[in-house]
Amino acid sequence: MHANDRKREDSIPAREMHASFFDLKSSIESGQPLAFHCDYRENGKLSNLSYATAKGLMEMECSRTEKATLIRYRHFGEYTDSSAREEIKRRFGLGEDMNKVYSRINTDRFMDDAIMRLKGMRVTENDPWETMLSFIVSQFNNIKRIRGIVKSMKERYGESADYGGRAVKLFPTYERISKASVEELMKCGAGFRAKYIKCAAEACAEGFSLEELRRMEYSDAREELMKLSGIGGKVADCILLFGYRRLEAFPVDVWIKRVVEITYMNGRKSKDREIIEFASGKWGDMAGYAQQYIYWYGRMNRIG
DNA sequence: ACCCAGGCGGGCG
DNA sequence: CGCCCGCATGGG
Repeated sequence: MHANDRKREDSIPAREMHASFFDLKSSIESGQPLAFHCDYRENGKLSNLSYATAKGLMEMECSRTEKATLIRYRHFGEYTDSSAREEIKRRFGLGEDMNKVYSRINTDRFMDDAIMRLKGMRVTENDPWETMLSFIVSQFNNIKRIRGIVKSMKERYGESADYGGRAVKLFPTYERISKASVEELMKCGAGFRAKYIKCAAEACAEGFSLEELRRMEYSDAREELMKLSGIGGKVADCILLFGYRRLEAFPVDVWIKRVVEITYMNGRKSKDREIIEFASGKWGDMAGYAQQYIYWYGRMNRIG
């Protein structure tokens, strides 16, 4: 593909759709898996995202209008206008009625502030394997380095593809990762997590069914995930929330723990189990949404 | 230098 | 069971 083709494709008019309560910036930056893999840019009121899947490449640009967010998108590869549109809707949970979500999780002053401040932040839905790898990498780690490690694995193990003149690297498959050695995986910066990554990839390659989990009860799926070495309760909940959109999952990390203890437990140290039960009782099947707002609002304001 | 990061497995009492 | 420790690595 050369300059001419590139020019021609860029002249394809972008499709448009509107969404209310949708903020791409916070949805991308709030530590969800999309942020770990995609190319995201921001300038002023515009934010751009491009991401590749096995089916093709998506480019979107968001801008705020008075009452909603305008999403302009182009697609390459196998996507059609309607499948691209559905892909965006699904990945960003745009089918969710945020008035309903907010009325369910706006239980107190703290949540009211968090919602006010982060209005439009969505829980995203990501590929289960991408989510699994990303959150195995996340343990005892920070977001910046998680992105670096995932990116490095993508460069090293991801297949190359060409969608309409755009050369992209796809997210590495579990088959590919399962064949890598632990030493090699360490070279991506994975550190002590390399053995867990290999173990999970091998399990998936040998029949651990990520699709099966979709049909299981939340608690059964969680238990199943935790059978894999390197996946504990927190990572399992992240996989279920961000990979399967199980909105009842409430991942408890160090930030959530601190913020919840300060805000709701009167500063008392609590066990993860207690925090999960508290959240589940308070926000029920929307606990995952509450979690994302508590997490990112807590971090934005350095609470804890 | 020291501390922390979207935790987890293993070992010990 | 619950508790405590080490763990790769890089940035503040």
